[in-house]
Amino acid sequence: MKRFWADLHVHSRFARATSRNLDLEHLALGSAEKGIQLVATGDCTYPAWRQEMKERLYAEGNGLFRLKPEIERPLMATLPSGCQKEVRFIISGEISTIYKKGDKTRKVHHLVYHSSFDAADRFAEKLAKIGNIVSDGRPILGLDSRDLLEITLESGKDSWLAPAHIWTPWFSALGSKSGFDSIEECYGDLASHIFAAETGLSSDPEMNWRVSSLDRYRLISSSDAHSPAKLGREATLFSCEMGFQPLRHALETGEGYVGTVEFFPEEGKYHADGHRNCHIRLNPKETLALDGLCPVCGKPLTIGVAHRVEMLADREEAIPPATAGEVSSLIPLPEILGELLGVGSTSRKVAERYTESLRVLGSEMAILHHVPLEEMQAIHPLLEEAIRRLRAGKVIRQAGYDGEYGVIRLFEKEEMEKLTKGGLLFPVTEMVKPSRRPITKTSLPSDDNRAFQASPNLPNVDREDLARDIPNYPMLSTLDSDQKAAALITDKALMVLAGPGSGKTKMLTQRIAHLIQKKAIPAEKCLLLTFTRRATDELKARVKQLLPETESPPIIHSFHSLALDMLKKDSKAFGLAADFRIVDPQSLKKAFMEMSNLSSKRADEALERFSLLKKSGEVGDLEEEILRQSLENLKQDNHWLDFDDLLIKVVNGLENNASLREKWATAFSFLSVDEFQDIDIWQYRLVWLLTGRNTQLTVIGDPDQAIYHFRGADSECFTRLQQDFPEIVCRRLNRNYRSMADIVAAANRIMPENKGQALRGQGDKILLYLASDEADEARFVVQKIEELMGGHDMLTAQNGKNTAKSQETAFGFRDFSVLYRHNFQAKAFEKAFNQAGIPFRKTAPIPITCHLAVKAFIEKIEQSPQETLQDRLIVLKNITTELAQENQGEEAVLSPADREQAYSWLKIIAEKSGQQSHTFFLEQIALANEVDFHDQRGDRVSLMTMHASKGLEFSAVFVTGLEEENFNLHHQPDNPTEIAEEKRLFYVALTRARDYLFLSYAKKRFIYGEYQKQTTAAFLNLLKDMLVTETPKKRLFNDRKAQYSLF
DNA sequence: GTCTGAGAACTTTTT
DNA sequence: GTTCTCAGAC
Repeated sequence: MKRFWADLHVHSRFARATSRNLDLEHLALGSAEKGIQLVATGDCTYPAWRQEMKERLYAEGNGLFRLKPEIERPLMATLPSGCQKEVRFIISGEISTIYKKGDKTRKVHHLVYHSSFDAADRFAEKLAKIGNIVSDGRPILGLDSRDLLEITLESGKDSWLAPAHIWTPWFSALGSKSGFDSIEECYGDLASHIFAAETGLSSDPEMNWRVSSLDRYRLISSSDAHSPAKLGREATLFSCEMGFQPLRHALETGEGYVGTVEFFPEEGKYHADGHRNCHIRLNPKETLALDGLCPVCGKPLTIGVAHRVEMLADREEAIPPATAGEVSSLIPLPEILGELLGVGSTSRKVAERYTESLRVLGSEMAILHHVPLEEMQAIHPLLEEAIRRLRAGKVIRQAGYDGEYGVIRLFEKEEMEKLTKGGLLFPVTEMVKPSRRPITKTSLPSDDNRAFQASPNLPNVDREDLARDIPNYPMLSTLDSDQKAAALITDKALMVLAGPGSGKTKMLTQRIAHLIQKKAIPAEKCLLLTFTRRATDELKARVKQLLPETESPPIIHSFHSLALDMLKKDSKAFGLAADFRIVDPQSLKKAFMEMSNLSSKRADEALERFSLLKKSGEVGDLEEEILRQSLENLKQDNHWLDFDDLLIKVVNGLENNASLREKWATAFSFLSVDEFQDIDIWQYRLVWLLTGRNTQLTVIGDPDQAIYHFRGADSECFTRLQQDFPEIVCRRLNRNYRSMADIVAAANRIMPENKGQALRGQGDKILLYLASDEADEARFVVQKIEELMGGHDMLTAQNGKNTAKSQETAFGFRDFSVLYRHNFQAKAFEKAFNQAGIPFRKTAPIPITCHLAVKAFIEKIEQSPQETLQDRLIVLKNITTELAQENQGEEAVLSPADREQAYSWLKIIAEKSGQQSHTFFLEQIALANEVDFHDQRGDRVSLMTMHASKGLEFSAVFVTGLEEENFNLHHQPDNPTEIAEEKRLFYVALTRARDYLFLSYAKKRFIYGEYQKQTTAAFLNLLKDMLVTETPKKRLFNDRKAQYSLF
């Protein structure tokens, strides 16, 4: 079988910091020049690159691809005859995963391979749900390595994955900085699907052979080329048939695998340990003897790759395992020529001689490996000797360290001088290899001194409480005294005023679990009411954790879903048509606009106004009322209900029908309402109606966090409740388990009435950033996130004790949240995050019905109602085909991507709807938001409005846009209700933070097409003395360049 | 009625 | 910068 070289790791021009001419043609050309016959496509998740591949490549039928003949033929003709060998492509890509696992932030790069465009498409489609795959050819995803492997395996039957450059400290499976101690640990239960690992430029197989856990992996070497010139600088040699399967088989079994060509690892920038500035270069043993400290400056040394090998090594000598292949080391021909000519390897002289070499001698691999030595004379008198020494491994190595490139030479300086003067060659002095002697293994620095933990410890005082408290309630065992006292009140109406981070959800869930378990209250008699679907989901999840599997869970609803459920169950009694359904706001608006001839904006205004009128019971002017009535008629004719109707119909129905009311007032014996401060009058009435003689009512909330007054929330609800339930017991939870003391202190400044009690450590000072504009503000956020995730701080030594304080906590993307007052402020952050490759999730609820394609589907679904899942799926498939036919050629309204997107959403909804009715299915579509479909495995930074952040918490929170203009919307400086609500909103925002709180405002902001001067929000003055302020730094690089170094 | 251009107003927060 | 409105011209 003929041997061939493969370069299995390259990039396209769509990856960051790559050459602009990295297209398929240049990849083929470059490979041919180097003598590479199989080259990776790279970047296979990038849509435009995949498109290019589909246009220019054809499948050979063996899982590999080749340039179409009409492209390849003229291309190859431009090459010297010795290089004219066909080049195959293998579909591949590199994925960077960044996530938190254990107590470390992990950053691992992976290589994936697919044998068809289908598999690559599926793979990309799945990753698109996890994060952003269009901002970079090598996407950064907040995804566990194991999950990435799973997605790879699901994408195609023979798709495979290998960890990339496994020893690089910052981004690899075994990296000292952010990796694991073994490949198995990295990929968890799926690790058995890994059969190959890439060694990377700064390690060679010999280093790997010291680590027995790597014995089972076949090693591959590749160039990781960012430009055509770098292709094939490392490569893997095969002797199998040319094909995807044979290649995979070779790596799995060794059959057809020959070995690798490597750089001399010493050439890498971080091979040895040391300090560049102090001119100290050490081998790992020397470093250990010095306790990792620099003998010159006393600071921790920068640890190199060789050191990490020592740490994980469990063999004293490098013993080739059974999987080992042949290994040869090389120096790129341009470097050799540079040395011989006494010029730089990128000089024109070298380039000329290089071209000449290819013409006369053949491809670079051939020259370096097997072109007969005597032919070298034609190029340079010393090339023969140079290549002889290279092939014999007799080279001079100076290891790189602390960012300084290593130097590999073939001739000593003096020797070179003599030789060029025509002197005789003399034997090369034996090069001293870097120490391979055994070194005492040291353990990794422990992370035990972390300043805090994710789950708060109870203060001592409460531990005592627990000891003497009624011991018999295991369900309540982790509650503090106040929480427990509240939880145990079950015979009277209860009102709990709970400050931020006081553990109210914990109290609530444990209480319910306790009731169900200990008091034997039937779960279906317990009702928990929330405002949002998200809160509902969270409560469900947390209750589920508390209750044993066998126990049925309590009923958990949002107000609206409860109302819908009630209307469904008793539609007749509520006076509704049996086939009523919720109309999604888009459809309603559309119908309303058609009916009324109003503009989009006016229609929005009218609908909003009607909603307020309806909720408050007020009456508008005559004209309004006429329009409103026709809207009501429109809904009636279509059997539509909007969100407001749900509650109003239920309340009116119960109030007007005694037996119906009796039924529902006895339906639940325990009724708990969360976030009570945001309740509106209809919700209040519903609660009242559901509370019968034997219903125990519990409400939980925080008046300081009331932020929905504008929407009709009734700020007097707590007072009113006390009037309606004179018996009610009121409890306060003021301990703040969530936030560091400085954050609690800031919150107390804003709301001095109800001071929270800080229980955690002091924490960092709150930082206030004075951004010059919104782009600068976004840049600040990006930079802070990177800093906290330990992105690129090359000077932080792995075992140093002086690591940045950010190293105390490991961060995943989900630990960060960026909050703003208005949705439009998200734009600057989205842009900056995309540029930096930080995955984010914007939780602005965009209904999927906003999409034309979804609307097109809905129209057709309505025409063909189905009642079973199977039929529904068939209909969806048919519609897809129909829409594809309707959208051909120039006239197409919907792109294939739009259609596929809509189809995949609707399919998921159909599957979730199961055998439910047609109207239920349509309702689910109407209510679905884009965010509902994000793959939960994806770890992302959250972007959301301050309102949306209610009830959430994050390790690090950025409260942005703190300008008066953002908070004083009607420019009425003396509207006390509004000012108070905005202040509460700010309070909600800053109390979301657990560990780090960053505030920022912009001096000017681009609004309405021009920069507008902004003024600092008034309430920031309250915090003045407790903030550390930071101002924009002068930036040395332009944006784009600066971005390249990150992650 | 329909077209055009100038000028005004504008982007809250959501089940 | 965009969208909408209104007045005035056709």
